[in-house]
Amino acid sequence: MTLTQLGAFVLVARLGSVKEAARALNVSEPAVSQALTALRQHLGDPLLVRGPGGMTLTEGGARLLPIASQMVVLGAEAEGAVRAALGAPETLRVVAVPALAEFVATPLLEAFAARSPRGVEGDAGVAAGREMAVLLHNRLADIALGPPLADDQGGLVGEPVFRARLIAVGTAPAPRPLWLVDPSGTDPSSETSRLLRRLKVPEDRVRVYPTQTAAWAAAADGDGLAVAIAHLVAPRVQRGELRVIGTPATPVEITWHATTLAPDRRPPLAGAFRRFLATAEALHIMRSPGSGVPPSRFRPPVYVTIWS
Amino acid sequence: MTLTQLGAFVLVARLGSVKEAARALNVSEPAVSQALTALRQHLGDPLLVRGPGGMTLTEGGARLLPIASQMVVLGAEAEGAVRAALGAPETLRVVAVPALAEFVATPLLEAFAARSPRGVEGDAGVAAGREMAVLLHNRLADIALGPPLADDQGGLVGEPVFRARLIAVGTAPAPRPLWLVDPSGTDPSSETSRLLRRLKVPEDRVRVYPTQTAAWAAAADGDGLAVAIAHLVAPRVQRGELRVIGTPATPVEITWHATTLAPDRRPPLAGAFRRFLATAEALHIMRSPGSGVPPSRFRPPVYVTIWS
DNA sequence: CGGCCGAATAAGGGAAGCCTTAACGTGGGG
DNA sequence: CCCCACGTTAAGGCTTCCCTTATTCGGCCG
Repeated sequence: MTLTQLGAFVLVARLGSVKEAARALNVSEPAVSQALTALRQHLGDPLLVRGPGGMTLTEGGARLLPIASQMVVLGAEAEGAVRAALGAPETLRVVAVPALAEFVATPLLEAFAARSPRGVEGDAGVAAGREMAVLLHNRLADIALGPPLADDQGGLVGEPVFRARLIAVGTAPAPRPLWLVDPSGTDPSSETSRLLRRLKVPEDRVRVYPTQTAAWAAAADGDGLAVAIAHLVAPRVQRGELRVIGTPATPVEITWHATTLAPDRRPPLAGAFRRFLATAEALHIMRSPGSGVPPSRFRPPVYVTIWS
Repeated sequence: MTLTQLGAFVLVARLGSVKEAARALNVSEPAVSQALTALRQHLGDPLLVRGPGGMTLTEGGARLLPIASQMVVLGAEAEGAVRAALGAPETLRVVAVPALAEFVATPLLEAFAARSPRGVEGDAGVAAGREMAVLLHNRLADIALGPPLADDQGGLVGEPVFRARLIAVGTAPAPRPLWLVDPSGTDPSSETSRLLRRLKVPEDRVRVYPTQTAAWAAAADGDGLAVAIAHLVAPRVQRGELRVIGTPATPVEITWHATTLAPDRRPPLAGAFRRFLATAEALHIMRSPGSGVPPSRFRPPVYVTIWS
């Protein structure tokens, strides 16, 4: 019984799927499945069985979950506690929806680290809206940037940090255009996805690009309409590369929120970052973060191995 | 960072010594030292340094201890919780002073298992008085049989379960005899050791045997005086193999206690065993447990690997 | 009934855990 | 001053983790 195995178990139980847990941990599916197998064998209980709507807990699994969950959290705390005593640079793990990760997460982290007296290291990861709450609860991330999070279990607090407008850009209006979106197009809880639903765009008229920048480039080539954050795409519109195309559902106002654990369970650094988000400097970065970071610099979804 | 490493750390911190922790875990000294080294390296803090009176915690170690301790306990609970849901036989880990381990622990466990409706497996281990409290707190044992335990941290409850008389036996009185004792002669908190101190027996007049039975045999050969539990050695006295030798400090009344965690944190099985100790059957076993178990059947000090 | 999706298994390899015995500091006490 | 007790390091061996890719199983939907 190792902490890694317990961590995998907790994540599968909370996300209801081996596949999603594997994605969240950034490992292959069999890696998670195997961790589960080892735990099952060790404890002599299936723990999780396939059920309608995902993996469901057995009696034994249900008893294990709260205990395992606590152990995982304590494991993260143990490292933090000792490092804090040591004055080592702390790490802040930020998880964000694709658009924020692409444009503002890294500049924000760099600015935050620069103004912080003690050393701070930052990691930015990408996650779907649904996973964010679980990642926070599991201490796999310290703060989540994106849509307001549904707070199933309680213990999360969120506040709006920035408002933006979602628009459609392309070269010309079209009766039945191809829609070019970033990965949040595959996340049902994202604003982009909601927009597509409101426009009744069928699946086969949607093409997903790894970044919003890539979708814009395709749109500029006349491949279709790209969904874009208005103030971020503005320079390209001014340069004439793209035109704003009106649709029945755009522009739409969206609000990004920052969500953390409740103050009493939240790492101090997460609180500091949250306060930083309210500063003029942070607002400026969100308004004009400079050019997008090239895709190759991105970490795979959720770069984190808390225990090792 | 593994649970094994954390367990070793906690035990060293609580016992103040690598050597004692190794004994309690029934592994070699370097095994513990190595676990510590790995943890130190992983966390980048010495955690424990040599100090006057044993290993003492660093700042970081002090922060880690409560967290690690909780993780270890949760690890034990995790296994218990799942097994309980499964109806698997529960295990009861008894730790006892040498005399009790030698004569009564195994018969008691067997009788308890026999009368228990659900399957019960028992393990008996030997420990010095000082270690017992730590073993209970660390969930390395469920119940301790021996002298009343000093309860540093609180959370332990003990009650007297049996009274016995400590006497000296041999073939003839001698002015300055060699004293033949079981391993509790090396445990300063034991009744045997206290008796030797009261008689002002110098170290070089004490010989330690692996069991009380072995000490009696040597005494019967005229090698010296053996310390014995009166009612257990009675048959040999009746057979004329040994004589009771009076001394200024014997006979001395001693009382064995059963100690567990407080009821709210105590495994149900430990409570059941404690109640069992009050039954007529248990009293009968303690009074005349039959012949001593041959030494070879003994487990090494504390047979337990909670995690594996 | 065929195709698909998600979970599980197989096979393999590199890293780490964890134990041992033997040898090596090092500080305190006779 | 030497020795002893105790912690640590060294070296070796075995097991387990833990990840990968490729393949198989099993339920579900059209």
